[in-house]
Amino acid sequence: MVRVSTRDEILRVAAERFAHFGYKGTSLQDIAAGVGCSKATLLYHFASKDAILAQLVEAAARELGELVARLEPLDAAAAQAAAIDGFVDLVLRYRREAALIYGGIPQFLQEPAFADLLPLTDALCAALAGRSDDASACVAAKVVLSGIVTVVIDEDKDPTELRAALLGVARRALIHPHEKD
Amino acid sequence: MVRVSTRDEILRVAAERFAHFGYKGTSLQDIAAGVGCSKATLLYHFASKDAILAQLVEAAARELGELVARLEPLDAAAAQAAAIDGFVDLVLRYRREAALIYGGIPQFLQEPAFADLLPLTDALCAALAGRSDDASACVAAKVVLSGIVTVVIDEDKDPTELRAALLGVARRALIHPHEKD
DNA sequence: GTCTATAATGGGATAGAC
DNA sequence: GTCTATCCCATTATAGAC
Repeated sequence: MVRVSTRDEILRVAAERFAHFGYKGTSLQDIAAGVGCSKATLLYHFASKDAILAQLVEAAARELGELVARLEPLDAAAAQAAAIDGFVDLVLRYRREAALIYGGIPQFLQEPAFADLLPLTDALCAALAGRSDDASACVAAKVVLSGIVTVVIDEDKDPTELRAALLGVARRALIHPHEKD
Repeated sequence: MVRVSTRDEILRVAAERFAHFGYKGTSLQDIAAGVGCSKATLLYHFASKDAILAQLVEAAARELGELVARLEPLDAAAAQAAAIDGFVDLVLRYRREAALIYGGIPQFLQEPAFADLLPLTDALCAALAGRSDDASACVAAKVVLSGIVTVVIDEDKDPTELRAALLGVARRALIHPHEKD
């Protein structure tokens, strides 16, 4: 893990910068400076700036799709519990990439390359809401979803402790025994 | 409210675009097109693009400061309850502006003009966490804070219903009778 | 107050040497 | 694979007419 290829370095630096400053807020200059190479080298390894973003999102998006597929056959309560666990796990493994898929950066979700992500995040949100069409449950699911994604970018706590904290807040926010007052 | 000045129109359109596409993702062209004027007109009313942003943030930031000041003399439990109510109220009145202050757009918080905002969001976060230095409580507060700010941008529900939903999820996530397992 | 025209800068991307 | 040099375009901002 110590010796990595230039290509991997580019992805690492780009993920970090994109998560912190946004896609538009990060220039190829910035990434190249972080990597220690020229802009031209970036564009030797990737066809375009968009291609770097697409590469970053790809693996995370695929796993999100797998998670959503796993939830489908479950009943509402089981799907909700599995969605919380699976989502927290996924976000912790793709901290910076997660922010690009769903992290207060709604603009990218409207671009064609990300069109297939919208149904996935919607499905995850529905599962987190316990498949309820209650407006309050949907809002809570969205708060948890976007909140967790945003928080993990900068949080550098011990992963085990962080996971426990995220699972705790998600469960408290989403699973409530009495329907509501 | 129907007939507004060009200046107010600029602020309205800019807030909308900034919230949706980010500061860097919004050009003066975009704003001018939305307003129905030229770029030069924008820069007649405001000294720069930054000045538009600063104007948008100003009122919301001032009220955030007032909220934090009101929390200070309270004990932990009362401050937490007041922070939840005050924060939800504030965010609902400054939906789009809130995203600029604290909405997955951490880059602006590092700019000089926003330096005084960091202590305020930190203080609010501490109050939401019940002034506990428990890592889990701090994480929960951050999740609720960033989650709510992100969600209200696009949510066009009935404000009363939305407020109830936000208060509900915030209280469940943050106020838990038994410390934790 | 609003416009057109025009700097001046920085962005993404390409060409070609090494 | 990596670089320097360059191109083209979008962007912010200014100048000056109306």
